[in-house]
Amino acid sequence: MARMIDVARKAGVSIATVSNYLTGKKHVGLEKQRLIQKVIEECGYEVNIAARCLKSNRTYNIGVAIPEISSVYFTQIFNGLRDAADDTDYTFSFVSTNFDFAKEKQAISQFKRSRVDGILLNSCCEMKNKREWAKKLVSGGNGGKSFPVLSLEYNMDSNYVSALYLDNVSISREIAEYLLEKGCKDILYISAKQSTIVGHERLKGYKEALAAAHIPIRKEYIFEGNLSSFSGYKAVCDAFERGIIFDAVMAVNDQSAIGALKALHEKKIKVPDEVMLTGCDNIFPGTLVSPQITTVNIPAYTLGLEGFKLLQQMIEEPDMKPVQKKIVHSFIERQSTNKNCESEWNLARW
Amino acid sequence: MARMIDVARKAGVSIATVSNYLTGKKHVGLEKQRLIQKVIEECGYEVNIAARCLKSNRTYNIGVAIPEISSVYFTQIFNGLRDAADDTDYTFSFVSTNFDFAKEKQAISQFKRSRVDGILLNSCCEMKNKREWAKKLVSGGNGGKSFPVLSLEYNMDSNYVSALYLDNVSISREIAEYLLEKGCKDILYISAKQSTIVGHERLKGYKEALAAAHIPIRKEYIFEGNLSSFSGYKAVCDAFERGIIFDAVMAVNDQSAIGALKALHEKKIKVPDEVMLTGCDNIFPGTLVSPQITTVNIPAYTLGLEGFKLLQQMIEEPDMKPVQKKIVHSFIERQSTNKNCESEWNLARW
DNA sequence: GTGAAAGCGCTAACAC
DNA sequence: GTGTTAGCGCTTTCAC
Repeated sequence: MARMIDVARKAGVSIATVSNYLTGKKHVGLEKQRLIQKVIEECGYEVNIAARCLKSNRTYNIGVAIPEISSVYFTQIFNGLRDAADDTDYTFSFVSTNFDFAKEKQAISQFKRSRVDGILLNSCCEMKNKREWAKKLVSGGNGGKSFPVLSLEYNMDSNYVSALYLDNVSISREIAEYLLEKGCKDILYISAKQSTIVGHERLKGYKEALAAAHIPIRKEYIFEGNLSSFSGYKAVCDAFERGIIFDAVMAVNDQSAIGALKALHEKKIKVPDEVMLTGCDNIFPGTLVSPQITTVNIPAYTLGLEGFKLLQQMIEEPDMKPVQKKIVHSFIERQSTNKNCESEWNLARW
Repeated sequence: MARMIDVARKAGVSIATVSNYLTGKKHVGLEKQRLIQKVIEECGYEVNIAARCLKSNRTYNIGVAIPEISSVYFTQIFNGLRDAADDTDYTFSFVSTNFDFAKEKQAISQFKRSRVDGILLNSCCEMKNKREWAKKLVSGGNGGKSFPVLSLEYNMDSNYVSALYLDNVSISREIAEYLLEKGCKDILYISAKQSTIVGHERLKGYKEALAAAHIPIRKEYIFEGNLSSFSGYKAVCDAFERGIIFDAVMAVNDQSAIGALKALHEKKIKVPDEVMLTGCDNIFPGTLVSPQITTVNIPAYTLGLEGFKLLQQMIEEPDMKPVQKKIVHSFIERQSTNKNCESEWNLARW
């Protein structure tokens, strides 16, 4: 592949002039500009980013590590990122950690090896390692400063890592309170892994709501799943096998809720008449099933959009202190808890 | 960030020894191995990929350009890629072209600038530019050889670009034939943009089936959409407004079919009793709606899995001639064309 | 406005 | 097994 020096020679100028033309850091005479551009197109020259990075310490590449790239939820984050970065030179590298902390560590180290300018991370690290991991994450920035890392969805450690976070405890509490108000007494809770941040926080909200209503928290009503639809399915089947009586299923996310719905269908349980069902995240498939699933909207698009903007700022102002910004959620009532809700399909973004 | 020479000095060895240890290309004494590893961990050293690439001309990074990263279809390709690359050192850079050829060109040029080792591409270039684009795609490989590019889903130009392709014409023809056998006479066809490869090929199959059955091809029964669910919705609404009578809707993909179904629901049309409906791709949401949508399974996971393997081979054997390999599809009958089909949700991979 | 040249951090060829 | 060193393709002083 043609090098800059080849272009320079063909155009009869110096390599510095070609570089100045390409980066736009110094002005180059108009005639030479035209000449250089012509030669570049002729020989299909593309600047070598590796060489550029070696000298300038910038890649304009951002690393994004998310548990499940293939989730519908990520889709929205992705769209936010894309829209935010549309007019910039930034590109993204995506890695799916698959809820595996070892993979997450690998991904971060890969990002640092590739010298990405910053990292967006939805960490799957365990509660107890949060602080230590946060400290490591920001090590190795340019000039001994902290490496720009932005945590999406929850706070890791406000001393080290900036975050765009959700109030997960409130999200869960509000859903549980809603179900209690609806008259439910025995709420089966389908949790994420409780050692993870999101699993811990959301379960906490459920417990808080029950406690406030003076309802005992019964271990057998809490099923630890893994956020997949299949784990939601298993949770309900399992409850039936154990002979547990429940009048509501509260799933940590819509995906589990959809799985739970399948199991309820198979058992010929009427939703919401006999059992109410709630999810969380407001992903599109939650409106495809019937009844449509009551949920909480997580502004994932905003998470992507604001996430990029904030990270970009962090990259460009290396002395910035870590910031924490809350993202607001909103409750969406649908047919799985209220028969009278109208059917709604939002096809707009799909 | 620490450099290799810092590690070398701290460990009291030469920089070459550290490099040899890291790349594993030469054997290093056991004691020194341990010592080097210790120092590396102490100072959080990560090899600089940019510097390595500059010297070795390899990044172990593969560029993937797909029209919609956020599609459910891509999810499966992604999983195939990830599984295939799991034991290798390769990483991926994903770009969504959004069915915009200008963005595709940008993405390819970005990949080449970043010196990816190879490219996986689901091109959205127009039929008429196929050949010219194919030629450009493979330019600029190492040592004047052709750049490793593998086209996913269709053939571009067998002289230049390798491909893992679907027999799109047959896919469409088989669906149309099935509907005709079912007794449908007036099939509304929801097409992709006809100037694109997939739009062209799939429409061709529909036309072939009608021609073989001596049914005239009526322009007003062909709606040009853009593969989105909303365009499927509009197609059906539009047909109603124009007063077109139809007994089947054949959508180019499941997403459009889901949109079409929404419109049919709103018009109180019974599916399949009054109108039959088919999609294509076998994406998960097609089983979430009711009735579940008859479709053709596109082995997208295989596309990813085999795609990576083939591309890796192309990268490692630069003298390989372009290869074309067909990927087989299969018909899946569901409730949207046959009332007697049982409901099936496959939650396994979600 | 333009050019010459140092050097970013690594790999690989070569010497020992 | 280990060390020395040239040089990958660019950016960026510094002269002119």
